Amino acid sequence: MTRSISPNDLLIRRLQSIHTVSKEEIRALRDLPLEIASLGPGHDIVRMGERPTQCCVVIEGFTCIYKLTSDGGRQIMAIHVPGDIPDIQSLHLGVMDFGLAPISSCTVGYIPHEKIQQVCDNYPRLGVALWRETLIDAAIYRDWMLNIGQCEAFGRVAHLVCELVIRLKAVGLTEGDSFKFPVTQANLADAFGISSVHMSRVYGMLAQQGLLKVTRTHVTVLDWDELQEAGDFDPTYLHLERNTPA
Amino acid sequence: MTRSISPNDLLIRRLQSIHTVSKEEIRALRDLPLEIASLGPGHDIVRMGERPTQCCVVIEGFTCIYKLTSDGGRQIMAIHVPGDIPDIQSLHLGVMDFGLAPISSCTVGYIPHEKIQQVCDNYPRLGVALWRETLIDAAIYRDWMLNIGQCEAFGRVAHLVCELVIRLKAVGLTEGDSFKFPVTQANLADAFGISSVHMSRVYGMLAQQGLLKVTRTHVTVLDWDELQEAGDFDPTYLHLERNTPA
DNA sequence: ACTCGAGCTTAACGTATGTTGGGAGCCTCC
DNA sequence: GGAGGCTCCCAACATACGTTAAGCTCGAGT
Repeated sequence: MTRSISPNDLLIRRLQSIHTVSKEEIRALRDLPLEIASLGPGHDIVRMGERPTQCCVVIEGFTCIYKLTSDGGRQIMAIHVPGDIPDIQSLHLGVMDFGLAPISSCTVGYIPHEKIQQVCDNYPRLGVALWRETLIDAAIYRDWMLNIGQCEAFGRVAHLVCELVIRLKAVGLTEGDSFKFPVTQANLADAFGISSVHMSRVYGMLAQQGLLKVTRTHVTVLDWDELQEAGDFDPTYLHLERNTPA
Repeated sequence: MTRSISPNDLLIRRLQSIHTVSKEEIRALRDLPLEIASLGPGHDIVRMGERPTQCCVVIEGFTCIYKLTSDGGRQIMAIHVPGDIPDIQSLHLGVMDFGLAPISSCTVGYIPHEKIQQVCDNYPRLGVALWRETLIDAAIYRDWMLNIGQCEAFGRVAHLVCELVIRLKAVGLTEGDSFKFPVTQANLADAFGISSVHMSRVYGMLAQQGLLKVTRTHVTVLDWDELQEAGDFDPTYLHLERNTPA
């Protein structure tokens, strides 16, 4: 268990992992007011079509971005780890074109748009860091699309696990070769564009081939090299400035 | 045939379609130096892994963003129309995590990063417009992912045609219900994550059901309502400020 | 006008994945 | 400590799509 980290520290860690941040800028970030909230899955954070006036920072647990088709299909297009600002785009795109929801019980912090805007005005380099953050979100979308469009389900799952390991390491939230991941297979199926039945099949195959061990709450990587190979994984697209902190 | 439009005007039209642009800002955009180049398909504009020092504006024809899997699969994840800046992210993400290539013969204009940076510094609202542009790129990725992950090939194709019509209208490049689109089915197949054989099947179905007419060089929409229905299309995600100019 | 090649179409057959349905494990709340 | 409800798992069957391979069309070049 990681000892108590201030919510703002996670955000700072995240930005540090993709951009240089000065002492003064760190102070400005630490002063951002965060209104904390605890949420369970099934309770949307922001809904499609809304016009939010604040952004949300993930503090604990996992959230996701999703869209629905008119006939009930749901595609999850991004999974967020602590430190991420999932709806930072709302700063400059008025209307939400997607929904944001927890996929595990989680706590988030809200920051009013105006406060973020002030920080951008006073510290232009932080503005650039946030712009860069949105560009990396897009880079992750691109990779996810390659995954969904060109790879079989087996590889898609391997790929996501690789990505999560790297991103969690960047904010110091892995526990050796495993990490907490209390996400149901039905949710994951929606992320990979497959059925939950097939999701179960694939998890079974990954376990059988000794790449992964999965429980309801944790994922453990058993063979990192093989997993990367299977997932055709190359972390360039994450645009991290440096690697793991610990 | 549209009468000669200055290359910069297309860029201006595009930015106007997503953001308010003042007279003075228009002047600044018009003064941007564009180094024009003509390219045929198969000749990359920027390659994965490179660190460009300039951005490219599409002036005529179509370009695309793509990524490759290690076993030779290619996923096209975005198609650009005149006025777009396909690699604007390179302003703040040093390394390219994707390739950029023409998918028809086309002409593009290059602008050095430093010139764009100057414009952003001198006209902060233009900086915001460009940020917004990158956010809309991401919104398009999201929609494309929903499409690929949750819809059948038939709907995917219908959806893209709808999207292209709207985006081309926004820069004034449709001809009634049809538009020039000299893109091979093999390329389109890579965009939809299907085989070229299946691409042909789907085009056939769309024509047979009277939604679309396709030639090697042009696409004609025969039934806009049905096409939107089939493609589950809602243009919100394009975040256009107003609709068609003409 | 003929050739040639790239792109398109069609058919036959194989497979990854979807769907339905049933049953087993495991929390949670009386 | 049952009862009910989520999850997960498994089996049987259905299908959209991939693969291969063969013709066909059309436009470019001579």
